Amino acid sequence: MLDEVKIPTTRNGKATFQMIIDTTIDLFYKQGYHSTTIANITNYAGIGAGTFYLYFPNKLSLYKYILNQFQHDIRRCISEKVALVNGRFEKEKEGIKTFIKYAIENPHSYNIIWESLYIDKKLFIDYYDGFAKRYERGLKKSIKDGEMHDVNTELVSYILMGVSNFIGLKVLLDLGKNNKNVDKLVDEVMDIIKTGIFK
Amino acid sequence: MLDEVKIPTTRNGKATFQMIIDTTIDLFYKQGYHSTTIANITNYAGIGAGTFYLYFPNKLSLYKYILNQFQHDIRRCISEKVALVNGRFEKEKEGIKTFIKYAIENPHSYNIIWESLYIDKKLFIDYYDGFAKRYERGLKKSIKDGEMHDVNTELVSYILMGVSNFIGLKVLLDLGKNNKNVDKLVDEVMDIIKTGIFK
DNA sequence: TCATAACCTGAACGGTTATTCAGATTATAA
DNA sequence: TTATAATCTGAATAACCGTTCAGGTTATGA
Repeated sequence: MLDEVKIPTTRNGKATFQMIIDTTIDLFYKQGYHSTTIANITNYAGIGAGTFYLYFPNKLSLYKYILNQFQHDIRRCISEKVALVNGRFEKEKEGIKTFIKYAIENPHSYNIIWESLYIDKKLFIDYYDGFAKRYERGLKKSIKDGEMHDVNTELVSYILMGVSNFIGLKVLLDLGKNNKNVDKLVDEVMDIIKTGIFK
Repeated sequence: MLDEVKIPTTRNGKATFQMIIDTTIDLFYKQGYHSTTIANITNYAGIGAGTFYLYFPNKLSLYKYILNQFQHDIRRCISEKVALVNGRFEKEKEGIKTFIKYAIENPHSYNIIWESLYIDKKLFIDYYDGFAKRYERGLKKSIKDGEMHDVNTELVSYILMGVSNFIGLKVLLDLGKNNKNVDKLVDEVMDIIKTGIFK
């Protein structure tokens, strides 16, 4: 599917291509995938209707292209940040913090990734299954290093994904309080995860 | 919006009304909200196209009606189960277990609730904001009873919602392993939450 | 300079969809 | 029985949407 995307070669073509993507990210965020029409995109981008089909065979291939970009970007962003701190706990904290901060700085990404469940379930499954497996690798290291109890790494990875996704959701949609200071918020969340909730 | 729904009075009318709802839940689950057409619904339900508009002014009002039903049902189900066990920790565990089991037994509900984010963001916010506030009430009791550390109840409620939603997602989409025995799975998850992850 | 490839246009087409409506059927209560 | 309200029908309508295509413009490199 992705290979069906025609990458432009000239300066003008590249500008048009990028204009389509930027416009579409904005429209998908505001209206969602299904309510966004090709006419919306081309009008908003100031190009002819036919120009769209020079680069993308249809709306779905454009969605997949954008989703793929966000996936790579978010993973690269997290691994870069995590590499900068020492200790498994600190790395885990930094990972969650980076994920949430990324969501705040790119609110579009969050929406587009979740929406995959309602566009093509396979895309959604691939994303979270892949994310979980990536997580597990790090967690297994933590156990080896003696920084973490010998827990079921698969469950823990889903727990941590659930936590970061819902804290991210809370901040993004500004639900409740404490959404201004993300660093303090994540510190608090990690304390709760570290020591447990119940006595 | 909900008041625009016309509740039938006779036996026949009620049967048709219920048939529309059951058919729609099935179709929304299989095809999603946006891809489900009124023609799909009426054909599948074996009724005339016009009959639909006897009870619902449009597709959105039907969606809202179904969403509302699931919300009440899931909350009632949880509070009933939670009332049967003693101790805050056991209540919390029973709450998460019931939530996940509800998701397995009613996979349609899970889909329909999450999809609200892409139908009308306000519906999604109301749902999770309401759920979080309900959670907080229970958590505050736990702290009063001395069964729980004096934590930020708002954060903990989002953490617990994140955990139960993602463990539910894992089971529903059958991601990874350990998805057969839900009781054991939730016990393990609660152990992790209770004692914390890091040393 | 000029041939050529890349890029762009927007009206037009065919298919789909939500919604309406005039008229038919059915149940009920008096 | 019969008047009346409730229920049901499905063809018709009007709007919309993805996609095509014949023809025009622009940039480039030889």
